[in-house]
Amino acid sequence: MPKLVLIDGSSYLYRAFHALPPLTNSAGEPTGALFGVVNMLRATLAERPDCAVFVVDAPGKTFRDDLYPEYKANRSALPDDLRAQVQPMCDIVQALGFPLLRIAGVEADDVIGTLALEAAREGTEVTISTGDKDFAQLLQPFDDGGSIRLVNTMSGSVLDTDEAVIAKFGVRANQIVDMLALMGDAIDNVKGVDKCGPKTAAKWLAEYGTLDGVIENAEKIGGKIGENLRTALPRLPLNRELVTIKTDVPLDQPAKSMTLRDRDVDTLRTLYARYGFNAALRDLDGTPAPGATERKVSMRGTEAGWARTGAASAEAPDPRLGEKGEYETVTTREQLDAWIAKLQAADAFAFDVETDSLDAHTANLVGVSLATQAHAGCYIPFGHDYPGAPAQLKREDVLDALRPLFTDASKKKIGQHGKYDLHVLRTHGVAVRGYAEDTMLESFVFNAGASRHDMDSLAKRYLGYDTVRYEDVAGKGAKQIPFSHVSLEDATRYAAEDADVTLRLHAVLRPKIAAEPSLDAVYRDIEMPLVPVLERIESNGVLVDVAELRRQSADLGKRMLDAQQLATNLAGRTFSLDSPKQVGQLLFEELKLPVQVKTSTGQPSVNEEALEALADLHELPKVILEYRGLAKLRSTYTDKLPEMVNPSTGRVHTSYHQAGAATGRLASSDPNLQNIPIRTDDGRRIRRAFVAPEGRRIVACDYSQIELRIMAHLSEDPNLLRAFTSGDDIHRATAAEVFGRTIEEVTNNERRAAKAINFGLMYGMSAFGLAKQLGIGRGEAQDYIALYFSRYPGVRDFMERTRQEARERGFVETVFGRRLHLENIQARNQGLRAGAERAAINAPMQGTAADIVKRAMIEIDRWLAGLGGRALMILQVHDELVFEVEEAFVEELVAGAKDRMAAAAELRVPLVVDAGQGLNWDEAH
DNA sequence: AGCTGCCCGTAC
DNA sequence: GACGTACGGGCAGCTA
Repeated sequence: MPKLVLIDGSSYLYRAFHALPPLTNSAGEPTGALFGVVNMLRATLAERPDCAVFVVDAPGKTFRDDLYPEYKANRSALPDDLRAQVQPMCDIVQALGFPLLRIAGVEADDVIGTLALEAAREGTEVTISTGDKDFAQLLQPFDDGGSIRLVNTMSGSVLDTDEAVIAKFGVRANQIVDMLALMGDAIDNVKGVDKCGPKTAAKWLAEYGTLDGVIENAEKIGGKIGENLRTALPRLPLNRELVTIKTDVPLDQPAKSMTLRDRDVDTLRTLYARYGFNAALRDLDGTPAPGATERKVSMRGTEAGWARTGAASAEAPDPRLGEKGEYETVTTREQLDAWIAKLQAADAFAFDVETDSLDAHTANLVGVSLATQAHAGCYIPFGHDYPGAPAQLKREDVLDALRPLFTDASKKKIGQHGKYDLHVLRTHGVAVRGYAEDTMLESFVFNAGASRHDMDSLAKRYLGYDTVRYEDVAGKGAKQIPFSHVSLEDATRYAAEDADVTLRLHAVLRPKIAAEPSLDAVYRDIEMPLVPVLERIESNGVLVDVAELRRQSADLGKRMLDAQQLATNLAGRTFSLDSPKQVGQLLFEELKLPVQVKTSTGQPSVNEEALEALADLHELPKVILEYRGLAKLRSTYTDKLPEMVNPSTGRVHTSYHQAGAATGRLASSDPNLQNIPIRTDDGRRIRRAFVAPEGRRIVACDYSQIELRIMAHLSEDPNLLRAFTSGDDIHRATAAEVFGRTIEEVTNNERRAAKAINFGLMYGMSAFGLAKQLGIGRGEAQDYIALYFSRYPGVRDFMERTRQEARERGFVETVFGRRLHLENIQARNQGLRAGAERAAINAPMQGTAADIVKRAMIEIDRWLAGLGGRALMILQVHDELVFEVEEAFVEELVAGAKDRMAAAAELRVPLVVDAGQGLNWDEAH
C-alpha cells in the first residue's frame, strides 16, 4: 500500500519555537524553531514514505475570518524571531525534497484535511503528523477499514484507533467536532459554553449523540451549566463551522503526485552551514542519514519523531526539550562516585529531594535526584522500604558524599520551589549554599498572572511536556502510599525527571528573564535572596499557647450553644445555622422577610450585609450573625491552630507561598497566619495565644499607610505628598482637604468618609461602591469623589495613566520593575475588562509595598544572621514583620528593624514604621 | 469517601 | 456589575 505523510508545518514550527531555547547562529539569526523542525523532517525521511507534503499557513485572512471577525483575535502577532525563521524553513524543506504547500484563504489544516481524505479514498495509508489535537476529527481507524492516523512527534503519541480517541477525548472521532464546538477554543478565540470542558461535553454527547441532539435537549440540562448552555446556543452552529476542518479545498495537484524529490545536497550544505546545524551537515557528507539503516524505526510509538534520531550535534544546545529522558537509579558506591564526578565537572546542577511526607517540617528524606544535562538524570534512593526492595546506599553515606557540593556556594544549584528542598536538607544536616536558580520563581517573575507555577504546569506550558505526576507513582486519596513505598523504578522515572525537567525549564525561562533588565533585577535582587529568608522564618515558627486556645474554644462553644437555642426559639424549629441554604429558606420562605441582597448567582443572600439589613424586622438575623461570628472564630482559629502545632517544637510553622499572589505579595497557608483576627475584641483575643517563651518578647513592626504613601509617590500629587510630609493623620488630613476644614475641625464622620475614599481609590472603587460602604446615596458619593479629585488632581491623572499603560502594554509595573500582566485588559466583556482595570490600578501599589517589605526582610535577615538567635523573624503579614526577641535585645531590635524597614525604598515621602512589644502578639500592637 | 463549586468571612 | 490580593471552613451535589 502506498504511504502518504502530511506534515502540519505551522503547528510544529510554532511548538518548536516555544519549546526550545532561543538559539541563534553565529550571525545572530534566530534558529531554534528551525532546528527543531529540521530534525523532525530528517526523522520523517528516515521512514521512507512514498509521498509526503509539508503544509504551512499562508499569510492573510481565511474564510474563517469572514465567518467570524473575532477569529483568532486574541492571538498575538507572530513574534519577529519566529517570523524570521519561516522563509529559511521553507527553503530547507524544499531542498530536502519535500513538496511544500501554502494555500491562501484557508488554513494549513484544511489543506491537510482535503489531501488526507482524497488519498484515503484512493487506498493510500495516510499519516498526519501534527501537534494539534483538533485533527482527531479526521481519524479513520485502520482496524475499522479506514486509513488515516495521527502522530505527534513532539509528545510521541499515536492516535490510530477509536478506542484511543475515546480514551483521550471521551468521545468517538466523529463526535470531535461537536465536542470542540461545545468547548470552544481559547487559542482561536472560539467561545464555547461557559464552564464546559471536555468532560461535560463528552457527557452531553454520550447522552444526546450529536451537537444537534444537545441543542434540541438544552432545556433538560439543569444547574448553572445548563443556563450557560442555553446562553451559548445561538453561537454553537457557527462554532461547529469554525472548528470543522475543510476537506474540499480546490487543489491543483492530486495527493499522489506529491512524491519526494531527491534532496539538493549543495543547497542543503549552504543552508545547514549558515544556520550552524553541524550534525546535519556531517550527514550530508558521507555518513548515511540517521535512522536510515541502523536506527530503522516504525511509525508506531515514540520513535516516529525527531526524538530518537540521534541527530543532536555537540555544538548546538540540545533541542529536544519536550522529550522523555533516560534516567539512572543509583544504588552502588561506584555509581554514586561517578555522579559526584559529574557534578564536580559541571558548572551547575539541578536537584530535587523526595520525602515520605508533604509537610516539610516532619518529612524524612528518602532519596535525592540530580541532573547536569537535559534528558539525563539520576535518582539516589536510600529510604525505600517495601517488600522486595533492592539494597540501597545508606542515607548518611549519600549525604556525606553530596554535602561538599551542596554547601559549596560557588557550585550553582537549580531547583523548582527549592525552599522545600532546602528545608528538608537542612533538617537532615545539609545547609545548602549557592542556591542560585529557581524555576518556579523564574516563571512567577516572567508572568505572575499565570495561575500556576508548579512543575507539571510549567513543563506543559514551556516544554509541551507531560511529566510523570506524583499520583501516577504514589496514587492519591485513600490509596496514596508514602514515597518510601514506591518501587525504585517508578520512583526513578518520577524523581529523576523532576531534576531533569527543572534543568530544561531553566534553559527556557532564564533567557526570557535575562532579556528584561527590570525583571532580572526583581528575580536576582529580591526573589532569589528571599528564598533562604522565608525558609528560616518558617522553620523558626511561632510559639502557641495551646491551653489558652482551648479555653477560648470552650468559651466560644458555650456562647454558640446559647445563640443556637435562642435561634431555635425564635424560628420555632431547629435548623442548621451553618447552612446558608437552610437560613435562606427559613428567613425568606417561611418568615417571608424581604430579599434585599442577592449573591453573584442571583440567589437571596444571607451574608452579613443582608442579615444586617433585616435586623430591624426580626430578631433572628442578629442572632444568626452572633452565632456565625463565634463559629468562624472557633472552627477556623481556636479549634484549628492547636492541631497545627508541631509536637516536637510546640510551635506553629506556616508555609509562605512566594509565587502565591500575582501582585508579588506572599500568601500563607497551613495554617494561614496572615488572617488572624484583629478587628473585634473576640477575634483579637486569639492573638494572645501567639506568645514569646520565657525571657523573650514579641515585637511587631508595621509600615504606616504604606500603600497610600506609594500612591503619593507614584502620583506625585503635591497635596498628597504634603499630607505625608507633614506627619498628620492621613485620613484626617484628607478630610480637612476635601471638606474644607482645619485639621482640628474634622469630625469623626468626615474622617471615616475620607478613609473610605482613600482605601476605595486604591482598589479602583466606584461611586456605587463608596455609597454602599458609607451608607449614603450614590449622588453624594459621586460628589465626594469629585471633590477628592479636585483637591488631588495628580491622583486622578495617575489612575488614568495606569489604565492606559495597562491597555497599551498589557501589563503594569511596580517601582522596582515587577510586572503584572493583565489577561483581560482588552476583553470585549465589560465586566472582565473593568475587573482588569481595577487590578491594574491596585497592582502597582500593592506590588510595590510587597517589594519593599521583601527587601526589608532580606536586609533584616542578613543582620540577624550574625546575632546567634538573640532575635528571630517569625511572621510576615504584608506590611508587618513580627519578631521573637531576647528581653535585653528588644530595644536594639526595634531600632534596627525600623531603620532597615524605613530604608528599604527611597520614595518621595518618608516611610514610617510603628513598633510595639509585649508577651504576646496582641500586646505587641 | 473524595472532589468541586458556592457562600461566607478573616486579614492587609 | 459595582473594592484589590489572598486562604479556608461548611454545605451541598456529584462521582466512585
